[in-house]
Amino acid sequence: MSKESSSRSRKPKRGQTREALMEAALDLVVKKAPFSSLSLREVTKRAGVVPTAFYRHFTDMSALGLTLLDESFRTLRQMMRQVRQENQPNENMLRGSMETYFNYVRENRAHFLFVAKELFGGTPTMRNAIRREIRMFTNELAMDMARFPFLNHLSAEDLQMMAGLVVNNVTALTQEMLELEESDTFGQQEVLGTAEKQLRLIFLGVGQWKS
Amino acid sequence: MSKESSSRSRKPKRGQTREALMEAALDLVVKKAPFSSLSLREVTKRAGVVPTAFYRHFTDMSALGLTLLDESFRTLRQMMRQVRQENQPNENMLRGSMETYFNYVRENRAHFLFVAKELFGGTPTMRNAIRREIRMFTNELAMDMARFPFLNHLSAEDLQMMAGLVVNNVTALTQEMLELEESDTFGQQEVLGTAEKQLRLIFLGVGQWKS
DNA sequence: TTTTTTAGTGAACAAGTGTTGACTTTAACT
DNA sequence: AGTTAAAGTCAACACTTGTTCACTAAAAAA
Repeated sequence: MSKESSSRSRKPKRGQTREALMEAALDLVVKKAPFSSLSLREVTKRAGVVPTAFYRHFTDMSALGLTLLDESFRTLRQMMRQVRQENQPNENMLRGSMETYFNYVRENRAHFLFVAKELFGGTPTMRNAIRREIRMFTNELAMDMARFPFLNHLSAEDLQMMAGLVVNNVTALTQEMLELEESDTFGQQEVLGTAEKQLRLIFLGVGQWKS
Repeated sequence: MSKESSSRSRKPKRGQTREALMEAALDLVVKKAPFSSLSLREVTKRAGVVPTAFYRHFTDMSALGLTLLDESFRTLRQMMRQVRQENQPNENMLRGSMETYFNYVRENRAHFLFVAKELFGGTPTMRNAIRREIRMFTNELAMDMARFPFLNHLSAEDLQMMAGLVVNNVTALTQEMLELEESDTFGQQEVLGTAEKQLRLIFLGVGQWKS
């Protein structure tokens, strides 16, 4: 009973400093600069920790970055799995998928902003990791499409190219979404609307495609 | 005859330091970091000039950035005009347009890299300037499409949405292109090929579109 | 030719950067 | 309870950063 009080100059914070550092970095990315231009001291200051404490948890700023990237994509992957399970191929599949996806984007704004800014501004290592992840999504989408009865006559390359078209657009729309204010629900609805229309248009073209 | 020699500690460089600074910044963007994380001293060093000389030409690093942005888009705009003049609406219009466009991208790699990296990593001012420019392209494309006989039954919003689809994709493909090595002509051809196919697919969908 | 404007230099500043090393406190293990 | 390992602090380092000021060379204007 003598432990939980009387902490003055040294705070208890058990294993939570690591998380504090990650959250601080994410915060700074949201309201300031891309991760690549954050300084170690800046991050530790916001986390409420002395600069040298950083080294107890990460060797490097770039190590923090990769951890953040991992975190971002792990939750994103699990959401995508969910989207694919919940949406059987029917009429409002497109609308439903886009809705859950963009809801997820709104709820994880910080992570998406982080990824978007590093996609081009980051170090080569970072960029490659992100591109690899995106390529993976494209492949999975191509495989999903191959299972559709009215698409199984298409070649693997064509499917890949079509999946790429979809992913490129969703990526662009995500970025557009991220530029909007969090409170701008009207704009967000508008982006969602365009997203649905554009995907519908794409699949209209896919139906007409002759190899 | 006594002027052009005998310059020792002070170099002649008439009005060319300004250009040297811009070129230096562009160089550094290509082979190092996004513009936003370049330092004034770094740029002046590469330009072969002392740091304080910078202030004779720009008030700020961000002023340099905006100048660079202006330069990038001015030449891009004139190219787009050329593409539209040279390509009358016929069979190989898509192929032709994409070829000249991507040739231009290859020849102006530095400028495109600069823009791509600032599109998300830059300051709000920078980002807005770029997005405004892209929106302008989208509008012009929509107007071009409206002139096609088989498209004049479409609503303005639908045309806008279709143009957006095209622009989003070309942007994504441009970024993909920029990630390739300058020497990787095979990869470049491949991207060009996908670009053409994807646009063809889009226009296939456009033909089927019912408002 | 003399004068004035423009475009370069160099030294110095206050502030911020990553990283080190030697300590100290807390939590965990025996 | 005593020991050990993990996670925090503090002071100091060598460096880079943006910006100032006074000064000087060259080009342009008179």
